[in-house]
Amino acid sequence: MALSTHAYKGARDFYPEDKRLQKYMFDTWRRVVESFGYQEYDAPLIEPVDIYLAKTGEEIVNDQLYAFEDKGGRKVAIRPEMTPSVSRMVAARRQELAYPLRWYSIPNLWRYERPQRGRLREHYQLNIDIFGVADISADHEVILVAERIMKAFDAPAGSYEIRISSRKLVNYFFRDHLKLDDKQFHDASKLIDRWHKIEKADFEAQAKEILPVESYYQQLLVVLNSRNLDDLPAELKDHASVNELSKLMKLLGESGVDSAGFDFSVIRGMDYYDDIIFEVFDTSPENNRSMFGGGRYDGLVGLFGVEPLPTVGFGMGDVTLQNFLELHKLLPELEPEVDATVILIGEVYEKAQPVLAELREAGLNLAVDATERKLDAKIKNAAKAGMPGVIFLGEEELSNKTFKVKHLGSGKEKVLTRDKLLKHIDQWVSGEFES
RNA sequence: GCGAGCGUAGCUCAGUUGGUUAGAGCGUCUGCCUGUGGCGCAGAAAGUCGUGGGUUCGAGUCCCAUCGUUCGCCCCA
Repeated sequence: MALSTHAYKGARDFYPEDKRLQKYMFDTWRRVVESFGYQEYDAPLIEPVDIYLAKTGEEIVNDQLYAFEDKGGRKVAIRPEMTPSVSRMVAARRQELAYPLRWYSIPNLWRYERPQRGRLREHYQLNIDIFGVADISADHEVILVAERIMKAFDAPAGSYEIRISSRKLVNYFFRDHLKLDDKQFHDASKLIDRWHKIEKADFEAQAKEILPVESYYQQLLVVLNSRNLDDLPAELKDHASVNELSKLMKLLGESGVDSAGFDFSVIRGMDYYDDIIFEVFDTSPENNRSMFGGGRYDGLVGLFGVEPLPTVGFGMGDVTLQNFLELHKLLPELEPEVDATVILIGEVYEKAQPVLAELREAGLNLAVDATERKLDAKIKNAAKAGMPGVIFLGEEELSNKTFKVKHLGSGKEKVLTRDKLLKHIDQWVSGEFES
C-alpha cells in the first residue's frame, strides 16, 4: 500500500508559493509590532499539561488538547495557545525583567478539532503581550497595534470593526445587577456571544429561558444595543469599568482608530481574561466572524507563584487572516526570491563557475540549468518556475566576456558586458535595461 | 462530540433509469523548431473510478462499512 501524500488532517504543507504568502504575513506582523518596540521570544511546542488546566477554556483542555505521557511518565501537551507559555517565562524572571515588557511571538499551535473554514488543527498565531502596565494605556496600545496591523495589510475602512467590552462590566451587570447565579451567568455569557450570529427570535427565546425574571430581557436588550457608552442605562454608566472603557474609547479616537466601538456581546473564550476584552470582526457578509481578539489578563502570571503582573495581549491567527485577505482581494502577487536561471549551453559547467561566483557575490540569486535538454525546454522551465529572467552562458559568452540576458516578463533580450550587468542589476531584474 | 455534501488521469471535472475496450479541458512528453519560452499544428503517455465487502447475468453508477476531503453545528482563532 502506497504511503499517503496528504499532510496530516487539519495541518498544511507549505509549498514555496504558500511559504511566500506566509512570509508576507509574518513579515508584516513583525514590521508593525517591532515598530511599537515589541521583541520576539519563543517557547517549546510541548508544555506540562498542568499549565493549561487552570485557565484555558474548558473545552480546549478536555476535548481539543493533544495530550500524552512522555517516556518518563510526565503528562504533557502540545501547546493549544501561547499565553500560558509566555506567562510561565515571564513569571520565571519576574524580578529581573524590565517593565513595561513588550514581547511577541508567532508560534504554531495545535487543537484537536474537526477542520473547517477558518479553523484547522495546526495554525500559526501572532501573539503580542505587554506586561507590567495596570492602566488603560496598555489596553489602548494593544488595540492600536491590532488596528495598525489591519492597516498594514491594506484592509479598507469598513471591512472590519473592533468590538470592545469589559468582563468587569459583564460581571457587574449579570452578577451584581441582575443577581444571576453561576449557571445563569455562564449560560447568559455564552448566549450574548452569539448575539450577532443567531436570529433575534431565537435569541429572545433562549434569553428568556436563562434569565430568572422576564423583564431582565428588556434590560439586556438595551445593553446589547448600546453602540456607545452613553446609551447604557444609568445604573451601569456609573460603574468603574465604564469609566475605563470611556477613557479607552477617547484614546482610540485620538489615535485615529475609527473602526473601534463598544459592544457588550464580546465575551472571548478564554477564562483568564478579567477586564477589557476586544475582538476584530470581518464585516463582509460572506465571512462575518470574529477574526481575532484579546484583552487583559492580570491574573495569569501570578498562577506561577510570583507576584501578579498586569498583562494585556492578543492573538491573531494566520488562517482567519488569510481568509480575510483572500475575500477582500488583498493578497499581493509574490514572486520567488530568485533573479534568474543561468542556462548553460554546451559543456561549460566547469568554466562557468568563477563567473557564477562573481555574479552571486554581486548580489544576484542565480539558479543554474546545466541539464542537457533542448534550449526551449530550459527557457520554458525557467518561465514555469517563475523566474524573472534567464542568462545564457555558452562558449561564445565565456570567451567574449559578455552575457546574453532575457527578461521573461517582457521577452526583451540584451547582450551586456560583465561590468554593465553587475552595475545594472536592478534594471536587469525589473527588465529595464540601460543602454 | 453531532449533522450534511463530495472522492473518476498530475489538476479541474463530465459520465444518461446499472449495459461492450471509462471521456473532455488544462498540464506533461515528442515532433514541426540543432542558441531562444508563452501562440499554433500533429501525435503520445497517463486511471486497479479512494479502499473493502454486498446486491446483480452485469456496478464508476445501487446498498453497507471504512478512510480521505469540504461545509455546517458545538466551541473557538
